[in-house]
Amino acid sequence: MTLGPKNVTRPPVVKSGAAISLKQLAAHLELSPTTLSLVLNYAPSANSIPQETKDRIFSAARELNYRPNYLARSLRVQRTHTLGVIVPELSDGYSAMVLNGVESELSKQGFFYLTASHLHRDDLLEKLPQVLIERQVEGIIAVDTPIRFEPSLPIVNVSGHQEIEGVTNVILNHQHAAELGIGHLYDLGHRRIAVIKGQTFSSDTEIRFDSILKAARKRNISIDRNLRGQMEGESPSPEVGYHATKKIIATGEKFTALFAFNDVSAIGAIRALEEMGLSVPADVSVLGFDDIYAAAFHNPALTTIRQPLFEMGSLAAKTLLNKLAGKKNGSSKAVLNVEPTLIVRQSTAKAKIL
Amino acid sequence: MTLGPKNVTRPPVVKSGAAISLKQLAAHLELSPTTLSLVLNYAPSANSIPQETKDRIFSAARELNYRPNYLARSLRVQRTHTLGVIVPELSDGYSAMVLNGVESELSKQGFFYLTASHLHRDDLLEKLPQVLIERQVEGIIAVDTPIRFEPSLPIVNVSGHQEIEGVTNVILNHQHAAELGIGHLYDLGHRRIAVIKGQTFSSDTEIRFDSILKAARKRNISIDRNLRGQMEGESPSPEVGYHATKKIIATGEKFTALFAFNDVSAIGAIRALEEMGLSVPADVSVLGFDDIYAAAFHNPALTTIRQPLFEMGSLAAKTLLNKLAGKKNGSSKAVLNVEPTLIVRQSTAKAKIL
DNA sequence: GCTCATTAATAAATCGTTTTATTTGGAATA
DNA sequence: TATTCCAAATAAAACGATTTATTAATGAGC
Repeated sequence: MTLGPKNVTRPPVVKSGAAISLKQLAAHLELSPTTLSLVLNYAPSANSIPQETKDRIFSAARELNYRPNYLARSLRVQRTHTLGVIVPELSDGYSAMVLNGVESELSKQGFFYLTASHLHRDDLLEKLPQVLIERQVEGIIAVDTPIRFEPSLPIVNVSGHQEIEGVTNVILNHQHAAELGIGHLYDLGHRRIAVIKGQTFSSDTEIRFDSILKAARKRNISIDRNLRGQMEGESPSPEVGYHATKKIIATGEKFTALFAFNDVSAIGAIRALEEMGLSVPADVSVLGFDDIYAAAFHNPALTTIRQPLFEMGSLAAKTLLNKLAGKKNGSSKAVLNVEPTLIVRQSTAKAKIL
Repeated sequence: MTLGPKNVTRPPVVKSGAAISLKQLAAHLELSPTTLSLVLNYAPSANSIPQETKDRIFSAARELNYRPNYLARSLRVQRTHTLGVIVPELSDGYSAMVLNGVESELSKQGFFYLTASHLHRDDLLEKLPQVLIERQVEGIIAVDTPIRFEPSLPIVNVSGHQEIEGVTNVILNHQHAAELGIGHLYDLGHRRIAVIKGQTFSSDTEIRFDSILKAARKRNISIDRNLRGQMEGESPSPEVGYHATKKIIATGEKFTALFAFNDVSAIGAIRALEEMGLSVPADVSVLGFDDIYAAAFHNPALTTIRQPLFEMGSLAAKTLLNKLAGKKNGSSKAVLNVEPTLIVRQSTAKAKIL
C-alpha cells in the first residue's frame, strides 16, 4: 500500500482566457459570424466553403478557446436541453437514488436538469413548476410529488398516481409487491401481521396499503385495526417508524411480523421492538420496502421489497426525452409499470407459535 | 386515523395557456414593450407613468399569464442566477447531504443549479466545468472533487485541499476531528487502534489519515502497519470497509478499536468483525466519521465524528454568492474551516484488556 | 411668445447566437 | 456578348427580453 505524494496539485489541463464571442472570433479571422457559425455547426450549406477556410476557423476557435454561449443559442433555436426535476427533498435516499438514474440517462443525451425541492409545502408545489417553466425547461420530472398545476409541457411523475392528461406516471406494480411481501411472510407461517402505513403526503401510501390488505385477504388474513400503524411527521428519519411501532406495541395486540412502509421505517421499527425486549427476527419478523443502501448493511440485514429506484429514474428520463423527440406522434402511455423484487435477508424468519 | 378519500386529483390551481411574450402583451395593450418592461420591473424611470397605466399592465400580465423568458433576460443582463455543482456521484449520502445544504441556501436567493457527476472519471473532470461554463453558470461548487481546470469563474470546493488562486475550500478541521476521535478512544483505554484509510480519490483521505496518526503520536500511540487498512474500489457501499477490515483481521495483529474513514465503511467493518465472532463494542470499538442518517439507526448505533455536511453545503453556497455579489473587493478567504463534533453512541466502549 | 421642464411614452440598440436571404466576382454556357 | 450558374461569403432578421436615447405634448415661468 503506497501512500503516494500528498496534496498533489496537478497542473490544470485546460487553459482559460476570458470568454470570446463568435463576433470577436469572426473579427479576428476577418470573416463574418455567419460563416463561422455554419462551419462550426457543420451546417450542410457550409460544404461550399473550402477546407482551408474551415481549418482556419477550427484552429482559431480552438486556440482562442471559443465556447458558444448556450443561452444565446437556446434563445435562437428554442431548445434548452434542460429539464426540471422536482423532489420532496434531497436528503432521503429515495429521491437521491431516483435522481441518480435520471442523471445517468440525461447526461448520455446531453441534457442537464435543474433540481427543486418542495419540502411538502403547498406554496412551493404551485410555484416551482412556474419558475422552472420561466427558465425554459423542456419538461419536468416529478418524484413522489403531487401535480398541482395544469401541465403546459411534458411531465413524467415517478410514483405518481393521479390521472392527468399529458402526465406519464412511472409506478411500481404494487399488487405484485404486496403479493411478494405478504406471500413471503405467509410462507414463513405468519398470520398476525402488523402494517405501517406511510405519511399522508407520500404518493404511494394508499395504494401500497390497499394492496397489502388485498394480498392478505386473499390468504384469509385480516390485518387487525390495532396492528395498523401510521407514520406521522415530516422527518425522513427512522424515528417515525419507531413511534408508529411503539403505538402498535402499546395496544397489547400480539403479532409475529411487521410489514413496514419502507426501509427507513423498518429500521425504526426494529429499534422499537428491540427496546421492548423483542428480538428480530426470532420474535418478530420485519419486512422493509425500497431496498435503500442502508438496508443491506443494517443489523439485522433487512428483508425487503426492492423498488428499482435507479431504473425508475432513468426510465422517467428516457420517457420524457422520447416525448420531446417524438413531437405529437408519441401519444405516450399514461402509466409505465416497473416490477418489484423480494430480497430475503436476515430480518424475517419462521413465525414463532403464539 | 382516517383513511381519507383515495386517489384524490385536486383541481390544478394554475391555469396554463400558451406562453406569451412581452411583445405580444404589448401589442395587446397597445403599448410598447419598453413601457411594459419598465413597469413590470419597477424601474425608477417608470414613476412618471400614471398608476392607471401601470394597473392595466399588471392586470393584463396576470390575466394572460405572462412569464418573462429567463433566457432572454439572462442574455441581456448577463446574469443567469445559476450555479454549477459537481459531485462524484449522487448516491452516496455524502454528496446528497451537501447538496441539500447548497439548495437550501440557493433557493433563498433565487438561484438554481445544474448538477453534474464526474464518477471519478478524468475526462469528465475536465469536460464538465467546460460545459457548465458554456451554459453560463455564474460559479461552480465542487464537492469532494479535484480541480483540473484553471478557474475562470468563482469556485468553492467542499472538502478541497488544493491551493488554487480563486478557489475557496470549505474544509473540516481535521486536526480537531482526529483529536476528538483518538481522544475518545484513548480515554476509553484503547491503545491498539486500527485505522481504515479512504479511497485514493477522496479529497479527505490523506489529511484525515495524517491527522489521526498525529493525534495518536501525541498520546504515544503508534498505529501498527498491519492495522492500517485501505479502502479499495469505486463502490459507495459498506463492502469496501468490510474487505479492508477482513484484511486487517487476517494479519493476526490484535486491536481493540477501529477508526473508520467514514460511517459507511464503519458499517462494513462491524459486519466483518461480527462475522469473525467479535462483538462490537464489547470486543472491538468502532468509530465512524460523517454522521450520515444511517449512523444513528445502525445496530449498534454508531459513535462517530460528525461533519456538518448540510452546513458545509450552505456555507459553500453562501460564500459563492457573496463572491458574486461583492465583485472584486471580496478578496474572499482561501479556506473556511468548519468544526466536527463527537457523537457518542453504542459502537464504542471501554477497552477490553488484551 | 419664447424657453424650459415635466410627463408619458417610444424607437432603436443590445446581449450572442442561428438562419434566411442576398451579394459578389468569376467561370461556363449559349 | 449577354446570360446563367456556382463558389464563397455576407447582411440582416430573428429569438425575447433590457436599457439608452429620443420624441411629442403639455404646462409653467418670465
